Amino acid sequence: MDQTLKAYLREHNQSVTPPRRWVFAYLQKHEQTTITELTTAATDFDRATIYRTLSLFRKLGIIHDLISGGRKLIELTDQFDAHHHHLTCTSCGKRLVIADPPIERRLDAIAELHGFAPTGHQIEVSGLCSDCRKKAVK
Amino acid sequence: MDQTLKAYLREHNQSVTPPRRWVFAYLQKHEQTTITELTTAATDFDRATIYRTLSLFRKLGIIHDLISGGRKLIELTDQFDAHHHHLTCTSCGKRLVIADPPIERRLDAIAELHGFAPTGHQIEVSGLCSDCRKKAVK
DNA sequence: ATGTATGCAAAAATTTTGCACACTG
DNA sequence: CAGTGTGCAAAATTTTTGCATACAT
Repeated sequence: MDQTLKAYLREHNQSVTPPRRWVFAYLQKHEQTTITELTTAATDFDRATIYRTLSLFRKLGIIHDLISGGRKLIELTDQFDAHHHHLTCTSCGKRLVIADPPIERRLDAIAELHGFAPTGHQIEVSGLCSDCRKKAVK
Repeated sequence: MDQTLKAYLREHNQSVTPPRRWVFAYLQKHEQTTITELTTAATDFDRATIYRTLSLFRKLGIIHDLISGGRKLIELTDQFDAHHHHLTCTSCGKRLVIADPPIERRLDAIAELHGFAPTGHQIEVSGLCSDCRKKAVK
C-alpha cells in the first residue's frame, strides 16, 4: 500500500520522504481527518511541512477536501482508496459508507451530456439515523 | 424574496437586522461565494458581524458550506434557492447547474434503506468541459 | 553532488471573543 | 423598555513564507 504512494510520487518526479509517507499512512488509517488533527498528530514533523505535503497531495490528486457534517475533511481520492460516498447523520454525526453503481454511471452520463469528460464526483447524503429518529420521537 | 428571510427569522425568534438582510441578499445574487468575498464586500458591516451572521444562518439551515473546484463556498440551502447541483470543469473552473430527479429520488431511497430519514444531499461532478477538451488535444 | 524538502521562526490571514453602545421588536 | 445584535479592538487560531540546513536520488 505504501508502495502505491512511492510509485505514484516517483511517476510525478517527487521525492518520497518521511513526512509524506506518514501523512499518507495516516490518511489510510483515518477515513475522516481534518488538517488540525493531522498537524496535531504529526509530532515528528513541522506544521508547515504538513501543509506543504497536503498541498502537494492535492495537486497530484492524491487527496481532496470535502465538507461533511459541516466539517472540512481530508480524504484520499478514489485512486488511493475504494470509491465511496457518505451518508451522515445530522444529529449524532454517524457516517455510513454508501455506493451505488447505477448512480455513478448516471452521473457520468450527465457529464457527457453536457460535453464534459467526467473525471470524478462526490456525493454527500444527510439525514437522521435510526437511533436519532427514535430519540427524536420520545 | 427578502420576505422569505424575514418570516424565517421571525419563526425562529431571531431579529431581522440590516447585516442579516444584506448577507442574504448577497447570497441570492451570487450563486457561489466565499467568506472572504463576503467580508470584503460588506463595507458597511464589520467582519465579526459577517461571521456571526453566517454562523447563525448555518445553524438555522439557511446556508451550508461546500467544496467545489477546490474552494470552500457558501450557498443558500434548498429552502431558499432552487435545488441544484454542479458540474465543474477542473481546468477552467466553469460551473454548470445540473438536476436529475431520478438520482435525487434514488439517494433518498438509499438513505431510507439504511434507516435514515433523508434531509438532503449534495452532488459535485467534475470533469473537463468541451472547450478544455479541445485545448487539451491541440 | 545537486536539487529539493524540511524545520524553524516570523509574518500574514482568518476566525473568535469581550465589552459598551445601538437597534429591534 | 428589555433584550439582543453590532462595532470595535484584541486575542486566538490557522495558513503561508523565507531562509539555512538536511535529506533523497
